[in-house]
Amino acid sequence: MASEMASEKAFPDFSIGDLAKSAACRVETIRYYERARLMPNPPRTEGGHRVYDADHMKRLTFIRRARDLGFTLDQVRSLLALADSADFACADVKAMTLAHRNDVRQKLADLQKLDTALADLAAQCEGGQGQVCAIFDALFEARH
Amino acid sequence: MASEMASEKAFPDFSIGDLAKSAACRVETIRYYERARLMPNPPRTEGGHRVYDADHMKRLTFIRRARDLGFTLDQVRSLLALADSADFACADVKAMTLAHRNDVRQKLADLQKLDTALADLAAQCEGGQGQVCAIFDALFEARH
DNA sequence: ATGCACCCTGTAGTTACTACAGGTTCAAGG
DNA sequence: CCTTGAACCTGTAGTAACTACAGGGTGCAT
Repeated sequence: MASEMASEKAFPDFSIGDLAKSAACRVETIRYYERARLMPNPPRTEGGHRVYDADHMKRLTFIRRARDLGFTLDQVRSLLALADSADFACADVKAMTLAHRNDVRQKLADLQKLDTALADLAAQCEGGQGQVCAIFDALFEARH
Repeated sequence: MASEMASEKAFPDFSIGDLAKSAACRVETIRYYERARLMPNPPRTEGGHRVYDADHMKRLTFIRRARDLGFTLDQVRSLLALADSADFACADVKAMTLAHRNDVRQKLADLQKLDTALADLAAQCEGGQGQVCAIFDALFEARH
């Protein structure tokens, strides 16, 4: 209701539940993004229910995809700020992506070391029923 | 003081700061481990300062090394429970280590995928000064 | 006796959500 | 028109593993 001839968009509106379903996230997550200023305060119904449109849906999709790629919410905020700005440079986006990839590669290297260390530990261990355990010996040892 | 002939151990005592230094962690972390029941409540001085001995130091070393290997505090608790029990089986320790290694390998696989996805994204992007950006296009796209 | 590094407790902040509790609104069926 | 039940609302607290105070007390060396 309340739509005089002024606002006659042909776009359908969505409830928060619709958005959650389409982005495969929880309703609470969307409200969290709103508090965190990643999603805007949407218009409300008379009764106070949030009403979203297609732009909101695109924005949420963006956030979720960026999160899936391992960007932090802070990084997503920066990406969105770029996307919102009238004169962003594509080069900035690429730089952020590559910087993030460096972080990922660092984590990869760390995890590789971890995997090797765990494999070594397990290999030294007899695995019997006794109280002698190479893993414990290694863990109790002073470092280096 | 207060050491009548009863408790004449030749072992030196350590302050919480000494322990922190030797384990390369913060004083607060040790107090946190105490609250989390990973470290015992140590004896205190008259004035209330914690007093540690060599056993405490070994235990803290164990915890930190296990943490460095990526075990959660819950897993460390289990490992310590095994170490404390009179009749633990080395096989149990090995099983926990291998289970943890599986988690690590899963994370490695996930990160590998991430790295590939980020590399793909960056490769598609011209990186120019314009407002056209392949990365944004991909992120705003509906999923799948 | 005094200074200063260290220690004490307790609480709040971090990340990115998730999970309630306790109440209100919406849309459909009768 | 009324009722029912799903979905919505706000606000708060919990998760992991610490970290960072504030506001005070202790211990040791000079």
